Amino acid sequence: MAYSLTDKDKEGLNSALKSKGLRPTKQRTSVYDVILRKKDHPTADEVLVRVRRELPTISLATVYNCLETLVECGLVRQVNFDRAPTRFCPNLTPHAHFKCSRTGEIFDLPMDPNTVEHVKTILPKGFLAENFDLSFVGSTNHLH
Amino acid sequence: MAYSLTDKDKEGLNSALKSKGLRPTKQRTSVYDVILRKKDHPTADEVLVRVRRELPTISLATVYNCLETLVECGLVRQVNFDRAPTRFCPNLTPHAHFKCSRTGEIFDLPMDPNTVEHVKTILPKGFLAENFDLSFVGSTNHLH
DNA sequence: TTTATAATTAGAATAATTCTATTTTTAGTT
DNA sequence: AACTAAAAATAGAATTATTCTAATTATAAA
Repeated sequence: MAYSLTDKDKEGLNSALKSKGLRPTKQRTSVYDVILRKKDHPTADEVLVRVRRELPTISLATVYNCLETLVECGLVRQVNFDRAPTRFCPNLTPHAHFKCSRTGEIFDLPMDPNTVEHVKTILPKGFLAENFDLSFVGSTNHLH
Repeated sequence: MAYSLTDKDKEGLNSALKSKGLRPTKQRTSVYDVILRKKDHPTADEVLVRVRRELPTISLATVYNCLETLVECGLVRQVNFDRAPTRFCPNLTPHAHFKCSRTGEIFDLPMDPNTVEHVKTILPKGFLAENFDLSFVGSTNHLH
């Protein structure tokens, strides 16, 4: 199997799985591989198509299972927009999302630590955030 | 029909519809009514149940149509959380959402104008946001 | 009133996701 | 290396969420 996962990424996956008592299967490795290889925001269906190039018999249910596992391990994030299927994002650095309403394209917008802290100041006492999601919808002037 | 819509709200709805060339029907009025009456975050199914107390024959398709119209008119917002059905929110003041991962309850968290401006500073040149959505997931210490 | 158009309706269709029951794989033991 | 218990993958059915279609009804303007 011709994975493009670096040793470092593979090690990261294996240790994240192990720390949760989960096993590193070829399906999980391959799903993680395609998510890292192309840094866009695929749906589960798109992940299925890409993974099948390596594992032609993998099922959609397994893709969902693997993605869910990767999310639980903190290696992948879910991205939600109005009335649209869930998308998956391998970018773990603090960032927001921007969806162009003309083209549907989704962009990552980096967030500096200062902004992250500022955003969290709106949490009242007694609210403990595990994570947050900041998503813009709008239009882009030029090509990116 | 026993609407609790204030004259002001009803007027707001009618003028918003008129400005888009849309008609004020009893279905649209009733959907807007239930959305305003109970300030929570119902799904389309929950809206259907509530509206049927006034209009027993309204269909789910019409509820979706009405909600979509209200969103287009800027009178209602959509709220998205991971792998969950769309919820609808009548709070038009700047605010974020917080979902308690234990109870599933959703809270509005007010955002001051300063924070709103700060958040928008992460938009690169050429990105024009029509709206944005800030959603937290976490846990709450005490009851609210 | 009439009329053109918009909106509602029921139900079918589609899309997204989850579930179920079975088979296969894994990792740890003999 | 074979054995075994538990975990994971699988196919396909089931469920849920949302949209579409074609027919009917309501609206607003002439």
